[in-house]
Amino acid sequence: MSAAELQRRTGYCGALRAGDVGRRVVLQGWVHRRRDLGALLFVDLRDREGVCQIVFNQERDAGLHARAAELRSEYVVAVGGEVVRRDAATVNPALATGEVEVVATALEVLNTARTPPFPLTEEAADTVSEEARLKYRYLDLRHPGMQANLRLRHKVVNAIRNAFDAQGFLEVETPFLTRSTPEGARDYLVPSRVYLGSFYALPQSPQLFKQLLMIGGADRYFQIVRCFRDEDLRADRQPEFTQIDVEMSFPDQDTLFGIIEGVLRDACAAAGREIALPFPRMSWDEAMAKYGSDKPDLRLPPMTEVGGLLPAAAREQLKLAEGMPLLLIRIPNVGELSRRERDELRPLAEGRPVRLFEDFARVARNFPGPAAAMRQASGAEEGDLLALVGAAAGIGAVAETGAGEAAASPAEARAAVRAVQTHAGALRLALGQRFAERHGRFGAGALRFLWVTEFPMFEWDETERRWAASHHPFTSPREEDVAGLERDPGAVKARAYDVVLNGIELGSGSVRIHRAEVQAKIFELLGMGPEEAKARFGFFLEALQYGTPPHGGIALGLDRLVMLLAGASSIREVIAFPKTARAVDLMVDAPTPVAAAQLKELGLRVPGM
RNA sequence: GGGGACGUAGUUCAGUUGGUUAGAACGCCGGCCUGUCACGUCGGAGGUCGCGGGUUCGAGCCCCGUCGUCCCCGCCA
Repeated sequence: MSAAELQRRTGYCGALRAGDVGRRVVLQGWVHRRRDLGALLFVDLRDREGVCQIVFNQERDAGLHARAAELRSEYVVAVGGEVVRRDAATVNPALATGEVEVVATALEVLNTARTPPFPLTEEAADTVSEEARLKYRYLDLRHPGMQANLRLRHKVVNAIRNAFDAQGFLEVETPFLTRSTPEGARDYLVPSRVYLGSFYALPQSPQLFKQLLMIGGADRYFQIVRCFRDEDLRADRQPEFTQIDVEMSFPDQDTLFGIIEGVLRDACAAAGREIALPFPRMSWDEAMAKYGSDKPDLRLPPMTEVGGLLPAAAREQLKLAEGMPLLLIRIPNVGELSRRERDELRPLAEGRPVRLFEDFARVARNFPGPAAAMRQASGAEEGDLLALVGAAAGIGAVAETGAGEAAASPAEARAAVRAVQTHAGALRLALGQRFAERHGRFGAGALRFLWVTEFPMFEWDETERRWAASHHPFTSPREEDVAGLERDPGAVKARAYDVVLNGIELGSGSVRIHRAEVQAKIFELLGMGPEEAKARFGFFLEALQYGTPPHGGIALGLDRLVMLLAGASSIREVIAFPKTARAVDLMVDAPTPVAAAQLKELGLRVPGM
């Protein structure tokens, strides 16, 4: 075989099958492993599609065999040879290419390689420190697991684009160098060289642009777009992340939900997962009451409100607050808890304003009648773990009020109830995680989608002493709540919704305000006077006055979606070049200081430089 | 900003009450080996115990500081 022929590969080595027997092939790839039996030498050659065994036989070609003996891990080689069927005894069923092997007749080393700092095997992702993996990300990406994640992400994105296209959505790009709108997360800023002292901001999301596209008549828009938020990170949060950004004019919530469900169905199908439509829906109030969370994980059963089943005397004896939720947590198939396991659960409630009765059997001994009613109300079955959570006495709607004093305000009462629900929900999840192997519901498999609707319009910001938009300030209140905006802002519900998957917030959206006067009113409620609103969002308020159609949309977290479909526990596993929890890129070493001249040109001075 | 876990060979880890020369497996290098596929086998090299300071006759181990990675709370409209 000539050197020229070795330059042109005939296909992927990972794609060879029994049907290729007899073909003369040229393969190019990495030396995955080498098994040197002396006069007989096997090389597993790897490329994107997999590995294939190459045989070098000293008897057939001593010179070739001698050169093959020089090969080392991760050398890049071109191999010419013939695909032959393996003897029945030497077939490797663990390998997709295991029925065949390539008898080499030509070999060229295209590149040598230093010994990798860690093994490039699937297990490396679980065993090697993430620090090493991130520093040598280009090597980490070579192993089959990461290759599969990259491919999965591509297929999902492709399916999403096709699904939106089929529904008449146009993908439109929006600016990265834009304007800081100091509401929400911290911005990443980009200094302007031309206008010293002025800055662009990288978008936290293309929110206003997509609304302006609706005003611009685009009608249906989507974009798979990078967003930037300078906030502290988590396993599911990166400083730059990718949103599936969507907006449509003349929206009807059911229509939008249907479109998004269809897109998600196609995205899951691209990952080989079938999901049932439509997704269940639940109001925010119901989610909080039954799951103690605005992102319920439906893989575990809801909690049951059992306060009405407990007589006042028992409530007092258990040191539980009056008029507050009493929630029964049920975790299926956990079985009997050992004394030690119960002891380990007790600290979970420490530091929370709630009382956790992790030993339901004891409650049942003291209050058999009510306990039986609770079991029944929760639908408990044999082997289910039951735990009771209530507000500790002194907490709640009428807490700490002396005789004759008025009860707490409706807002304070709501906040107290919510606090108990939230803590109970956190305990529910903690118990679920603690016994995950036993109930098995957190294992791979289930994809439980859910719409959560009717979010509160505002949240009280205690530090700023003002109302804050719980979604964003362009979200429309429900029509029937507009009248009550000023009287009790905390009771106003928004036309906002989240789509939740397995307890993770996958996306968030709303029907927007499309009338300037309503928008102005909301800004006012948020403590933003007309001048300030004009200074920050003047361009947008002006745009609203030029015939803005009703519009609404949603933004879905692509990284989180792919993470869940990949069965990964961090979005870093599905991002080619992610950053650490301290927002550092260990591979390129960013961020870095810059030269004084560069700073000067931008009119910046850094303390200590 | 707060809390927690971790940091020892290239990798993953062990390292006893503070005590002689810091170990193992894998990987790496060399020898042998014609059916291996996590090849086998024999031999070998490889260490700033994250970094700085302190206590001590003596520190991988104790104390203080610092850096880094991960997880959680706050934060993330």
